Amino acid sequence: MPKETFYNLPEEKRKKIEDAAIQEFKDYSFDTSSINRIVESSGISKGSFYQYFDDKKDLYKHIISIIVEKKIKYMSPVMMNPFNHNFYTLMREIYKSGLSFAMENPQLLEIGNKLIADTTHPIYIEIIDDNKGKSDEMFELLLKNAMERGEIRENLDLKMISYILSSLNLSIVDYYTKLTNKREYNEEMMVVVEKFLDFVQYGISKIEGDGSND
Amino acid sequence: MPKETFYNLPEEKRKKIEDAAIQEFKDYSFDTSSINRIVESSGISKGSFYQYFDDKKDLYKHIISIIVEKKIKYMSPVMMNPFNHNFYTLMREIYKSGLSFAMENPQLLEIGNKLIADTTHPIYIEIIDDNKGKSDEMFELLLKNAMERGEIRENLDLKMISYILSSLNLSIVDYYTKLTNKREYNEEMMVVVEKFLDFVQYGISKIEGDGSND
DNA sequence: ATATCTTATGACTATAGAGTCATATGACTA
DNA sequence: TAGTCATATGACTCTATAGTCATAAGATAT
Repeated sequence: MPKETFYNLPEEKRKKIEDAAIQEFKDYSFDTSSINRIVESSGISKGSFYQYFDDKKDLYKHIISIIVEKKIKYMSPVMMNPFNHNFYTLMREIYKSGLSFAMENPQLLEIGNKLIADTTHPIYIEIIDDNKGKSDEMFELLLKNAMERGEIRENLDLKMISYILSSLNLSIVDYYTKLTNKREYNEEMMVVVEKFLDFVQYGISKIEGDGSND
Repeated sequence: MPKETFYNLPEEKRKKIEDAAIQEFKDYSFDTSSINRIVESSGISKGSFYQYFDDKKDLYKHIISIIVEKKIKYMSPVMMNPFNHNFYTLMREIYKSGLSFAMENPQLLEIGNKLIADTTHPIYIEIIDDNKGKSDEMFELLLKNAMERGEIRENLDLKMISYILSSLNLSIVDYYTKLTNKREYNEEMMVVVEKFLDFVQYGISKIEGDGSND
C-alpha cells in the first residue's frame, strides 16, 4: 500500500505519478520496468518516490488495484442479480463488458495481460493470492445454477467448463483486439460475442445448433 | 545462429551449455535471464560464450529452435496425411500430442509459455515472424477441409474457430498441468482430451450432443 | 622445434538498476 | 521571529548486467 504522504498529495500530482507508472508498466514488465524512468517522466525526485511507496512492488500493486477496481465497474451492472437471468444472457453480458473494458482501456488491458502472462512469477502468485481465483469460481457458480435450471447438459465437468469459459473470456478480447482498432462499443463487437456464444452453446458439429440464442 | 566454434565443440560440452541455458530460460524471462549465470552454471568463461554466440538473443533463438524441432517430432506422426482422417480424430491426435509434449518436456513448455506470454515483446515478434502463424493457419486449413466433407456446420466463421481451437490447444495443456503431476501418456490425459473435444463438438447447450464421437 | 591457427580466459569497461540519506525547502504554529 | 513538522531532493552506495580484449593455452601442421 502507498504511504500516507502519497494520498496527501494534490490530486493532480498523484494522477501524474499514476499515469507515468501506467505508461511504464504498459511498456515494460514488472522486472524490466524502471523506477528511474518513472520518476523522470512524472517529474518527481527519486527520494520523493520512496516517500510515497515502499518499493517498486508497492507501486505495481497499487496500479493493479486501480485496474481491478475499474474492471469491476464494468462488470457490476451485469452481476447485480446474476441468478435471475438465463445463463447465456449472462455470458453475453460478461463477454460484452470484458470487451468494452478492453477496448476503452487498452493500456490497463496491456498491463493486466503482462501480469497474467507469467503465472510462475512471484508477483503473479502474490497478487492472485490476494484476489483468489475470482474468475474461475464465478463461472463455476453460474454453471452450477444453470445446470439446476436445465439450461446446460448434465454430463459436463463443470470445473473444466468454467476453466474453458474463463479462458475464452481472454481469447475473445485477444481475438477482437487483433481484428479491429475500434475503441468503443459497436455492432461489430456484438457480432463477435454472438459467434463466440454460438460456439460455446452448440459447438461446431453438424448435428444440431442454428446459432439462435436465449 | 550460433557460431561455428559452438558446433565444433564436443557434444558433451555443447549439451552442457544448452542445458544450462534451458534451465535459465525456464526460470527467467528473456529480459531477466543472465548470461553471467549461464556461463557460471555451465562452467565456461564469459569470453568463451561470446566465441559461441553473438549475444543473448542468439542463444535464446537457438534454444527456441530446439523446442520447435522437438515439438514437431511429437506432431509429425499425426500430420502424416491429415486429410485422410475425420476432423475430430485429427483434433484428438493434435491435442494428445500437444499434451504429451508438454508432460514430457515441462522445462521446454515453460520456456515456450514465457515466450508467447508477451506478444508485444520484440523477441516474440521476431521469432513469430520466423515461424509465421503456423498453428492458426493449420487449423484453418483442416477446418476448411472438414467443412467440405460436411463434418462441421456451414455457418461458422472459420478464422474465428481456428483461433479458438488453437487457443484451446494451449488451454488444455494449462488445465491438465494444473490438474495433475503425471509426466507421461496415461488414461487420465485421454479423458481430458475427450471432454475438451466433446465441448468443441457439441458445446454446453442441452438440445443435443451425448459426448460420443468419430 | 617452430610456426600457425583455434579455442579459452577472466579482469575490465561501461551502463543501469534499486534503494538510502544528509540536507534543503516550505508551510504552518507559537 | 523562531520553531516544528511534513515533504522534496539528488548525489551516493551497492549490485548486477552485457559485452570486450589482451593474453594464454592447446592443438596441428611444417
